[in-house]
Amino acid sequence: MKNQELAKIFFDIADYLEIDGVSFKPYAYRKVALSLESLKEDVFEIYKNGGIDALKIIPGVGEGIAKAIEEYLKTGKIKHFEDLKKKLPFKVEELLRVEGLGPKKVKILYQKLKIKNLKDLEKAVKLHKIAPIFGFGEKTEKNIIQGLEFLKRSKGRFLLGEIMPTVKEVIKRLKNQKEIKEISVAGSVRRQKETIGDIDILVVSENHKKTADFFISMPEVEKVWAKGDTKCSVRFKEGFDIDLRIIPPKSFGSALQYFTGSKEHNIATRKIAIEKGLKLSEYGLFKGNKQIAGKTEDEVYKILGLSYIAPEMREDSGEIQMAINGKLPKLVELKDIKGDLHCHTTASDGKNSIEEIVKKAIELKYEYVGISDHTKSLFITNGLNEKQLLKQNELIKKLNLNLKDKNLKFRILHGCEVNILPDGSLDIKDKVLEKLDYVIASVHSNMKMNSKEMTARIIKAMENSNVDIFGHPTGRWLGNRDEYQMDFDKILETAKKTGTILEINSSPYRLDLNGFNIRRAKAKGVKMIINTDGHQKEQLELIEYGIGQAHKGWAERSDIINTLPVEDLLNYFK
DNA sequence: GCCGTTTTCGGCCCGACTGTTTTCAGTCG
Repeated sequence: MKNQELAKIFFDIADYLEIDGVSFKPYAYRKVALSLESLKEDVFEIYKNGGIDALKIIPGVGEGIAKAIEEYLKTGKIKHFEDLKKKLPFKVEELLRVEGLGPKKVKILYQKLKIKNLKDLEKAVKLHKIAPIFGFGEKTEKNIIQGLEFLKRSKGRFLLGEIMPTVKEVIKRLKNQKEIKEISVAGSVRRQKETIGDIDILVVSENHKKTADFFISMPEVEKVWAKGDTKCSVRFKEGFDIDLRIIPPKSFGSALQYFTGSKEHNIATRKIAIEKGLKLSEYGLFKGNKQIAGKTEDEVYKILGLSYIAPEMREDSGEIQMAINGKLPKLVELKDIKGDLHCHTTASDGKNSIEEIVKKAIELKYEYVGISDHTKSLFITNGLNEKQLLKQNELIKKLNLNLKDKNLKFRILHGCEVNILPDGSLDIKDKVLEKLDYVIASVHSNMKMNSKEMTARIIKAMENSNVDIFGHPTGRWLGNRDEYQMDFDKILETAKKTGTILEINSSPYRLDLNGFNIRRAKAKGVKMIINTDGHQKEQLELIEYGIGQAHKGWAERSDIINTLPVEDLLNYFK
């Protein structure tokens, strides 16, 4: 799809224009870039079917941008963009990633020192050339050095799953401070974005100074960026920044709404406020000088005429209109999940026995758990062959009888995670797969096939009547491997036709399907299942990340089949 | 450059903190 390419170009144009001192146009270009990023239809198809006029239906696209899109689709280039690059021949996006550098400073650095990219910038700071520039100074230079180090170390963003344990720990510590009366995480963490730039924590405190001192004195703090009465910002040794905001109680809801974002969602909600003759800021919702809401998020949304919008949905991608109409989906919740069907044991590459997994699942108040070890062609994981699978089947039958004897209403289901071979066949014989309660089929090899071959491979596997679930469907590994080349729309059509369930894999490195693809699947009426792919019993708790993606994808209970009681679930399988 | 229940022009979210140009521009969220 050309959508992402165009979005990137429009983001770049916005940056260039900003540096060039053009006002308001950057706003328009960013808006259209965001709109393209989340557009489900292929912009090329839209143009092919309806020309310029059809393009203008895309939010944020007017006459000028429609023509630019046409130009790009026809020639692969946009002259306006090429001209800007010639006029300002430096890597804007790269330089703007350095904390403390904005469009104005980047431009000055180019004009004074011919700095075009991060390498030039690094050279300049080593030679101490930044500080003497008019408007810069020692501290600015030092901040640039640290900004560069940060980029190198972290590439700027962290996985949600990597930082979540720290977030929970910091919140726990703050909660133990008796002057702190309310606390919540905000920002992209609260929205369950798959990667996180920094962490925002909001508190209500009866003693601002004490809270700020406690926060900046935590042992993990490596650098204090800012310390004020209402805001502190620190860098943790692990490499990410945490911001603390101290909020008056009457503004906690509006501040939480504001700092949760997304930026686009906030702009939209503030505009609604303006239309109603009100003003929305982090301090509250105001009519003239009088605050009329702000203590809770609920009341802010209510007075704006919106039903409460779950943080994960706040991306200005349709949720606001639905909230106005009272048509928001009733999202699936953690408590709806009745079991996890993707668990590995010591039989293949897991760390725990079936019994240990079962104990953990019972602790999580599940009604069932599914054992799904790897199969034979994945040697590295000690995958099971037909004979071993049948033996495991006997064992699980016995364990289920034991549970019954103990009067426990818990059921162990037996499945496997069978490999989809390059030709679309499976590495376990059908007559063995038939004996299992369910089968997950996944791609674990030859991941670089071209789109046509990969699509055919996966479709063939889904058409196998023993395959119930397609595991980690896009195959991505965050920060490491992109999605497979494939025609996902065709995959969805086949899933719908064959009744194959798509997995929402909760592993923080996968989050696959992600929110965006979950919305696509839901739109096509494809059912999904939230699993953990746990390789040790503690990992069954990772289900919360799958729930987060399900929320981002607007999934309801009826979209997710492991909310069903065990008999209904088994009926669902092919 | 886009957009419209103040619609074809005029507005486009709003405030805190920092560093430096010492009164405010730049950056960030």
